[in-house]
Amino acid sequence: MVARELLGQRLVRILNGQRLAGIIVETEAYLGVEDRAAHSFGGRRTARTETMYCDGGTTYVYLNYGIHNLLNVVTETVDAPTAVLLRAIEPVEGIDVMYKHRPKIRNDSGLCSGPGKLGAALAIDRSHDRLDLVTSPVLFIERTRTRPLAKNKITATPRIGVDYAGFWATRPLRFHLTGNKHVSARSV
DNA sequence: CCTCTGATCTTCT
DNA sequence: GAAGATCAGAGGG
Repeated sequence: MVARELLGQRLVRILNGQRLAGIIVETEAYLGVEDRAAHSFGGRRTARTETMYCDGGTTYVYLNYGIHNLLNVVTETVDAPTAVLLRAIEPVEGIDVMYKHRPKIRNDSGLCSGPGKLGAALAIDRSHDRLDLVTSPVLFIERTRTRPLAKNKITATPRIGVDYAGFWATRPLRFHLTGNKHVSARSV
């Protein structure tokens, strides 16, 4: 599953010619039309969710709670609306700029440890919706490995903030690097 | 440590 | 008109 493959890879944002980058440490999978927690549940196809029906490697950015821009990666093929939400990264490049985007934060572990935080730190907004991560000059992912991670390096738990989704809220579709200090607060 | 709440606005009913 | 893939601060233990 792509949500696992993305862990440990490097997310790169180019802003004013400078690299802002971090290692992906936490993701959540949203599984298409069956998944009650996904925007595409039931085959819903609207102006917003249309992006989820794009080809794999496309970004899906939407505004959450009127405040936060959340970054997803579409993971399958055209018309298969599955995506992975990037929930946290461990900052490694351009950290000083990230702090400017998050003026109230004092330590690295609070910079990008949540989907809304990550969006703010990297200055991602809806202008970054529906970008091709393979060709985009401003947002892309660099491979840090090609082998799958060992199973004990990854912890899987239920997703966060989807209690309304019943059975789907109980499924272990949230993944993070075991023991990493930069995952979002509610971790196991 | 924990729980509660306001902020803020797009999207869909 | 209501809900929402969240965050940070306040208040209590």
